[in-house]
Amino acid sequence: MTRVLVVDDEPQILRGLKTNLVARGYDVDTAPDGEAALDLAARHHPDVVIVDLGLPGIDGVEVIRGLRTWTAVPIIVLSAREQESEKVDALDAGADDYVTKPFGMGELLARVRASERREVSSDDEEAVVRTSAFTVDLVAKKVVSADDMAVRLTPTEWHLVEVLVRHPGKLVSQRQLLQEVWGPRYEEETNYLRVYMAQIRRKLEPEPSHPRYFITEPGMGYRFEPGD
Amino acid sequence: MTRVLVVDDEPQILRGLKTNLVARGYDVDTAPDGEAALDLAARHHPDVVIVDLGLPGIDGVEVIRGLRTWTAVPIIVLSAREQESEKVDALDAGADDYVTKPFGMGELLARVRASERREVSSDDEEAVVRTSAFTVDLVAKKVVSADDMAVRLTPTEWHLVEVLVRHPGKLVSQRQLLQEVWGPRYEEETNYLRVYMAQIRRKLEPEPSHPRYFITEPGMGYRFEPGD
DNA sequence: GAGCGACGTCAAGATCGCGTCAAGAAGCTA
DNA sequence: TAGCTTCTTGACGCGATCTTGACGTCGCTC
Repeated sequence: MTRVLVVDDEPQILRGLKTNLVARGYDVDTAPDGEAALDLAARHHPDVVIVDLGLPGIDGVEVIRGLRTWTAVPIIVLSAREQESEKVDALDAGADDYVTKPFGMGELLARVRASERREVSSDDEEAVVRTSAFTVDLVAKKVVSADDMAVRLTPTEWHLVEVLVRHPGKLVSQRQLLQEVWGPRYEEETNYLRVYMAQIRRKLEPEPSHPRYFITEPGMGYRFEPGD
Repeated sequence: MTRVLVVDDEPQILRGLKTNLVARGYDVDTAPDGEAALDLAARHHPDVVIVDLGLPGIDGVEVIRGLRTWTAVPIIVLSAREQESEKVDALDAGADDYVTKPFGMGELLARVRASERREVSSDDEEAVVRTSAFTVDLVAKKVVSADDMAVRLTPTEWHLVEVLVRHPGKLVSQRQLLQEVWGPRYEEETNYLRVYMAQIRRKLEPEPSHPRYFITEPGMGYRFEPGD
């Protein structure tokens, strides 16, 4: 059974989420603050963590950092409008996705399911990611289009694709992408991302002007959507 | 049963790994520091060793060196982001693989399985690779052209061909090629690769100026494409 | 509806990496 | 030691790639 840890300081939300998740067959832990969350996570090893950013005591971003020192468990962030800027920090700290309050339960559940899928897929050793338009082989460092033609990517293009594809469904922040591909001193050069994402889309997307696999999340970053 | 030795100074991680590995049917030893690790390894002869780089006392790289003086057991390294440079040292010391923290349990388990497989399958060798233009016999260390003429390769040329052909379809980085053929101190001498790849192509490619089997991936490395 | 921020697009110049050639050094064999 | 092969090293030109700045578009806010 999938175990979910929910961290929020508002009892109503905590209760509401727990009810809904249990109804869908999830095993649910709840924690009202960061300390309890880290403790529960260490003892129970949840499969997904949902954490609110505005917590008393240790704040949500710190919770994420704490978890990321030892686990890659999927983390979904809940954030209120006022915490816009913190969302990026949360992603940089290692969160996988975010949902803005007020949110629909359907949306949240969809994100949870997406996280679960991601977790299992990290298990397949072939390291081949398939979509209906192209196939990425992370070991051979090769991309093949649907009609079996090899696609040539430049080193920088490949590096960017690699980072995104290694975290399917996960929202990767601009800062993280820039840091991983160009290095720490290029964190402000969001221009690069725009230029290269355009090139990647031209080479891989069926309709480059209406991306289906390499999605922009304005103000936050980019996301690779594996589709089916 | 496969016996795994896990070395890490963080009790949480140690506990987490042990739980997961035992659940998959592994026999698990744990050690909180390098001394205990070397001692346990000597007494229990594990089939796989997982070792964290940041250890109190004897550090992870030293543990690897210590093990490698008497055993070829597969060693998987755990390293935190900050220890990037140490990863290279660890590999040079004789580690087989590494995983960066934070890691997913699925990924680690995959690596463990991969180590086991490598261990058993390393002796059965196919050893003959055929293309429509030439045949490479890895055991006899000979290359024969399509018209049954033996092709003379110099020792260095052969070594390069061997490394590429052992990883059919895979991109082999310039650094890896230089390291395997010329040694660790030559990792910057990309000149050598250009000169020798040209010679190899002159001897093996039907059209040396339009390579079909030994493909350049600019900025990244070279790839042997077996074709059909 | 005007202003603003963020993104996509384009093009041009600078830079990088590759293939090629050749010459000298080093190593091997007779 | 002579004669050969192999390896190392540097230089050059060309094409691919990266960087950079400018501009148009879209969506949001006031």
